[in-house]
Order: sequence, then C-alpha cells, then structure tokens
Amino acid sequence: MKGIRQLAEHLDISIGTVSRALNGKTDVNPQTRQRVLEAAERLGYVANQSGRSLRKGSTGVIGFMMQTGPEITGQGDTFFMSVFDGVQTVLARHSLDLVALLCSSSEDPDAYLQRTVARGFADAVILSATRRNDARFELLDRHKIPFISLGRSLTDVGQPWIDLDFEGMAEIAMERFVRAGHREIGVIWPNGDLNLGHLFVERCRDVLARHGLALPDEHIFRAKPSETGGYEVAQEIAGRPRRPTAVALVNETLVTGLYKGLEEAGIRPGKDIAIVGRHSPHTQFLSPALTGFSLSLHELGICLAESLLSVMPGYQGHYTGVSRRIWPMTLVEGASG
Amino acid sequence: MKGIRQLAEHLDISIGTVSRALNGKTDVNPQTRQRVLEAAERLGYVANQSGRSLRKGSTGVIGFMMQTGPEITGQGDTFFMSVFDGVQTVLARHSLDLVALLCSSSEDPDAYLQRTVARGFADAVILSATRRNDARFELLDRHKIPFISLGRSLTDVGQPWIDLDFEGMAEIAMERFVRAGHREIGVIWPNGDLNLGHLFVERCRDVLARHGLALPDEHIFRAKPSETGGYEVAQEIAGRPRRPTAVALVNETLVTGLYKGLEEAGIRPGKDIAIVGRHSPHTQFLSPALTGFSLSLHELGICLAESLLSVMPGYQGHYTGVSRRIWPMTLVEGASG
DNA sequence: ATCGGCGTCGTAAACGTTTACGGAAACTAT
DNA sequence: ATAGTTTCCGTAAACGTTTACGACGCCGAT
Repeated sequence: MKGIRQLAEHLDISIGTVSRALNGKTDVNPQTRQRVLEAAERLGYVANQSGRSLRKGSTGVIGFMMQTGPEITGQGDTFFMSVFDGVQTVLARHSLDLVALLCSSSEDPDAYLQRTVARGFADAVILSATRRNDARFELLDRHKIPFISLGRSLTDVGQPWIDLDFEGMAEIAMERFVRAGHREIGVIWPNGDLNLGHLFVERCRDVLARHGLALPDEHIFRAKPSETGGYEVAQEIAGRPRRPTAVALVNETLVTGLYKGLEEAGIRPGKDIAIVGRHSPHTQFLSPALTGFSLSLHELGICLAESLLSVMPGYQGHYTGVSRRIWPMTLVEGASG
Repeated sequence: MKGIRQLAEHLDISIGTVSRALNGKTDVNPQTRQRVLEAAERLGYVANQSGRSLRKGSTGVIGFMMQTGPEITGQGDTFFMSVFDGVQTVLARHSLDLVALLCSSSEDPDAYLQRTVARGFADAVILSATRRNDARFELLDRHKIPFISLGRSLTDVGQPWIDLDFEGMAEIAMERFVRAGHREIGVIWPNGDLNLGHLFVERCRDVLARHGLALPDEHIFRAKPSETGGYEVAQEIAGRPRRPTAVALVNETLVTGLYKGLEEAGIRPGKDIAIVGRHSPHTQFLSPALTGFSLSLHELGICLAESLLSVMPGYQGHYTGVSRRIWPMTLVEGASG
C-alpha cells in the first residue's frame, strides 16, 4: 500500500474523507468510516510518518536521550528499561511513541542533541545523566522544545524535573553511620560531572559537619561508574593509611566490584567496613546483603511521562501540577552497614 | 531559524542553491557554498527531518528494536549499549543515525514493528531477541525493509544475520563437563521462545549423546532471564532428588542469583557443582570466578552495522560479503567449572 | 562571429499527509 | 413550500525539502 491516495482510489472516496475517517474526525459517516478502517487494516495501510508530521508540525515521538558505550553513565542495566516501560504506559494513552536517542560515545552530547532536535526529530525530550551545569537545558530552551530531566542541574530554565532523593540518601546514610559510632566516614563519588554526585557529597559533608565530623578529601573516592570502578576503589581504600570505617555510595553498579576488592584485601563488608548503597537487581544477592536504597522504577517512569505531558502544548490539560519532584527512595536494611 | 526559505532570503540566494550547498552537490560555487555553510552554522539551521525524508523517501534513521520492561530478554543492557557504540562508529561514516525502537511490554512486538515500519519511521532495522519462529522477519520482508538480525530464527527470508556461537558454547561446555567426569549434566534454559535457547539445548543434547549420555527433561531448567530467575533455578536444583553435578547456562544475568541460591542450599559452585556460563561486567567479580564465554561487543556492533549496510540500497558498494556469521566467543577459565 | 561546453544558479514540481473551506444533499421547522 | 440547519464529503492549499530542468553568462575553439 503506497499511500492514502491509493487507498482512497481503491475505495472510490476522496482522499480527504479517508484521512478524516482514519483520524477519528467527527464529520464522517460512521458507515464509510467503517469501510475505510477495514480497508486500511486489510491492506496494511499506515499513514506515512514524514508526510504526516510535515503537515501537522509535530511527530508524535518522544525522545529519551542516552549515551552509548561500555560504561553507563549513572545508572545500571535494567534501570532504564524499567523506567521506559513506565513512561510508555502513559504515552501510549496519547498515541505517543518513545524512542531512545542514542548518542555515541565519540560524539559530543550537546552537539548531538542540537543536531537531533533542530531537525525536528522528536516533539519532546527526556534528558538523563544531567551534569552539574548542563548546557543541554539551555539548548532545548532556546529551541522551545518541551523537555524534562531526570536529575537537576545548576543551569535552570524552568523545566520540570524529577530527581532521585540523593540528599535524603545522604542524610539517612550519614546519620546511620554516625549513630553506629563511625568517625571515619567515606564517600564514593562516580567520575564525571553528574550533578547527583555533587548533591550527594555536599549533603554528606553537611550532615557530618552537624555532628562535628569532617569529610576530608582523602575520604572522597572518585570511581568509574562500573563494576571495575568499584573494585579499583576498594584497592584504593585498602591502600590508604587512614582508612574509612564506613562508606556510602550512590551508584548501583559499583558495589559488586567494591565487595570483591575489599574482601581480597581482607576487609569484610559489614564487619570491618560499613557500606550503604543502592539496590538493584544486581545487588540483591550480595552477601552480606547490601543495606541500600531502592525505588519503584515503573512509578518513576509514569511520573516522568506525566511531567513531560504537562509541558507539551496540547496535552497540558490532562496533567498539571506535577512540576518538580524529589523522588523518594526507601532504605532496605541488609547486613552491610 | 524556521526553514531553508528564511535562510535563502537572508542570504539573497535561491532556495535551491542553498539546499545544494548544504548537501554538498557539485554545481555550486565554492564561495557561495562557504557563505551558506557559515550562515547555517551561525543561525543554527538544520534541515527539517520530515520535509527532507518526505522528499527523499528515506529518513537516514536506523532502528534497533528492543523490548522494555523489568526483565531484559536475553541480554543485559550494558550489552546493548556497548554494541550500539560499535554500530554507531560505522553508521556515523554514512550520516546515519541509530535510535532504539522501544516496544512496550504491554504491546505485541509484531504489531509494534508493523506500526513502526509501515509508517516509514526508519530506513532499516536491526532485530534482536529473535524467537524460534519470528514473524517479524516475514513482516519486514513483506514491507521490503532492509534488516538484519542479531540471532537466527527458523523463519528465514534470506536476510543476513549474526548470531553468537551458542552451539560452539554447547560443544565446549559439554565436552569440558564430560572430560571432567560429570555424568549428570544440566542446562539452564531461559524462559520464552528465544531461538538461542533452542539452539543451545539441542546442541547440548547432541554432544552428550555422542558420549552416550542423556539430557533428561529433569535436567533442563527453565528460568526467568534475570537474577531472580537464577536464584529460583538454584532452589529447584537443590530440591531435585537427582541433582546435576554440572550445569551450563547461556544467559548473562542468571548467574549471580544462581550462585547465591546454590550457596544457601549448601551447594558450592565449582566444588559441588560445576558451572559454565557467560561473562559480562556483572559476573567478573563472582567467587569462585566464573568459567564462561566472553566476546567483543564493540566488534560485534561494527559487524552488525556493516552487514546492515550491505543490504541497504545505495550502500551496498561499500560492504559486501558479510552475510551470515556465527560470532565466536572465547572461554575464560575460572574456578566454577 | 558562431557554436558548444562548462560552471553556476533560479524555478517549479514533486513527496504524503492534514485540514480549512465550501458545497450538495437531507432533514427540520415554520 | 421555503428557509435554515445539519450531515457528509470533495477540493485544494499548505507543511519544508530535494532535485530535474532549463537558463544565463562566460570561456575557448572553430
């Protein structure tokens, strides 16, 4: 089936009526609509995306930008796939499609986004892996592209965001360590300029200061956001003359490597060193069981989608008020700290 | 910057010449081309995707279809992110963009693909998670959409594919078990109808038969392709009266749960039961170290892209001969089996 | 001086769809 | 019977590009 023209000729109806029938307009006889729908179904006709969005000025596509490469920035594996699923449950109700915009590791993320949105590839965008000062915010704002972000940034153009409660994590983790009597407390800070790292470390420092404790530089460990990164941090910890007795980390993927590295150095998690981290499918079978924060990814996805719709012209009526939100995480107690 | 018309007016050049200048056609004065490119750069003009692809009949977009949801089918998603990166290194040379087509877990994959390609959303598609009889192959063939698949299927429409060497895995794993004196050998088969599971199990059965051994049904364990699935299989193994002394598995994500479940049941991996599986970033810190197969994901991505280009009209000249390929994996010996 | 060729550019027609507009028929109310 | 209203449908313009075609000016060759 080539196009709507063929379909119209085949039905001996005008092209305009066919289009209206397919798009659910009111001014079309129910009977002819039926005929059109049946023929379209039978012949496998689907409106061409380019023609449609050229005319309408919108594509019906929502882009979720992420970077490819061996090291996921920020979150681990199944994280995004679960979030996507939640996003889609909402978008599907509005006939919107979600695609992942994949930025190669060899391309500058800002340039990629510029190229992609200026083309008019997607109607709206969800950003993740937000940096401390994220130029993508201003770029999308300049282009008047509706967007939201999973994560805050110091650059703020007024868009909605949802961010995991890393500061709450810091509060609870640090208080927990202090209450357990720890005095030498460390933090693992994933490499790169992700804002979540800044937020977490700063809050940790604040909480410790409230208790008259310091967070010295030598207790802040930078790590690649991967299993190997965790392993390397463990080696670093083991090598330090002044060794922390408790560490908190914000990254899902580090922890397995961390456990392993510590054990090899004779430092037993949960006994010689307390650990508080993040829960994920990958961490659920560690032993000792990880004390960590978990969250509902599906719900998060739903909330993201609703926030996005609230800034998209034509959809604002449905979802409103969901502007900015700190996403709660719950502590699941294990034996690690 | 609205469109090419504005840009042309601003430069006082005809719209046709501007287009030719931007698209690198030969019949344009080098000096005016320079002017056009500078103005486009300065004003941030990028050709509208819909208009362009409507006229050209192609989009410049390659889709990689994957299913969202909490349980990744088959592979973990650091897997895909690494493969994507390899794919992109090749596609970028041809100004092709890769996007992930995300099929919601609540939508039928075949219907999703139908909807998406009939719209003309992408010029070509890469399929993954191929099923035993995958209707998507015929669908894409009917629509004359160039595509390749990561994984074989019994339905064959002549497209190129690349498949990991699961049969080679079966050969080596089974031979290894037999040589080590195992007589009760089991296989873990991920749920669903992925063809790789069939291929693996069948070949395991064949190899064992060569040695006069059987692969009874009670030694074939179906599992959810997730950490939890591995844990549940472990419990099942532990509960069986006739317990395998060696198991092979084909899935990256199962193994951590499997280890844990076995240990809880007092069955020590590498001692009481031999395990051969797949290596991934998540499995590298297991103890005892996993004996498993690994592969170069980046290279795999490159090969996928080249195969795809070889079936895309207009690109065939560059890449040829790469039609179907069993992708080798290398055994990394650990202490688990 | 004429002609062909080359380099450069403008014009206009497509690509497939949606939708504003207007018109024809049928129906309702007077 | 007439006017007004409603229901349905056809016509054509528009969306932003790319590209076939032709035109213009300039050069060198005859």
